[in-house]
Amino acid sequence: MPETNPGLSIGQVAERTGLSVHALRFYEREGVLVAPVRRGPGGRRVYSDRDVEWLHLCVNLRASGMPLPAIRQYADLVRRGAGNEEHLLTLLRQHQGEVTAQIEQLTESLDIVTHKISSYTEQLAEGATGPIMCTAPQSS
Amino acid sequence: MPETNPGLSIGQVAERTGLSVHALRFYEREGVLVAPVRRGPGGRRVYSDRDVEWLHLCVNLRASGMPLPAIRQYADLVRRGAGNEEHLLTLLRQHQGEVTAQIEQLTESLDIVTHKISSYTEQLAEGATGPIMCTAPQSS
DNA sequence: GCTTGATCTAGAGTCGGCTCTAGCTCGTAG
DNA sequence: CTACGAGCTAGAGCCGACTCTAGATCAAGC
Repeated sequence: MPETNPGLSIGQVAERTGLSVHALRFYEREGVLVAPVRRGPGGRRVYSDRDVEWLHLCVNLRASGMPLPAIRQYADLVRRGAGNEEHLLTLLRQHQGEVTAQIEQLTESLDIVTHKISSYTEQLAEGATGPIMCTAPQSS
Repeated sequence: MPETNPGLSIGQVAERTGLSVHALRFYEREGVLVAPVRRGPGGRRVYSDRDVEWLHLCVNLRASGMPLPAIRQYADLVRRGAGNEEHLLTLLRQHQGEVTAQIEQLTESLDIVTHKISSYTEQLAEGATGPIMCTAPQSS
């Protein structure tokens, strides 16, 4: 493959990652990036494809609830290079577990909501007789 | 069924809902409860079973990402009584959609993490030859 | 030459959701 | 009678993750 990109500006990266330019600078300050972004003339950031790829990963991790400090930790390990694979795997497996748990929790909540919806729907169908409730119309 | 409970103190409710007493008072101030909690002698809160049931629902909604203002809105509708079933259903269906979307997003993220885990694991198994990466060892 | 728009830095502000503090009142146990 | 623990209110504080502001720089187009 040829050189895919000569480097992207912060604005372009914002577009393709969905992060704001503010967030991009913020992430860099926070050490979420594996390395500080290369600078072009005038001190402007020039993102490599690799940076963008990493940012996409970060977006995914954030979307699945990984806090920034954990992502920074991950980045630290990658930055330090070989010899940390075990640790990296540990982090990833932990997150995997957390995401799985989240999905379970959400599935459970979804169930409850779905039940509530069908009981309301039934009530409406049966003609609007009887009080609305289903849960707690008023305290005592 | 007989009167199951003569009313619970805030501490007891905290125990059974998993919310802190602070959070319970906070929720009440925020109008998340359908009605302000009954007060016993000395102005202390006395929670009915219904209150507790409602709080359990709130905990579930929060756990599935519903913001407090939305829960308050829901509570408002319940409080206002009959004639708002449609609106209530709209709220619930919307949340249902959001939770479903969340689950999809998480499932996707889980996939990515799982892939990353297997590729790291493979690398480790193949003997520690080659660089760690997988994504972005360093910028440019 | 001048304006426009994107970028830069440092640092302040915002928002949601609690959490904690201070200072007071109860009810019960010793 | 006093000490404790639980509760009360009003309001301040905190944390995470951004978001925004001010004031400066720079490249490109008119």
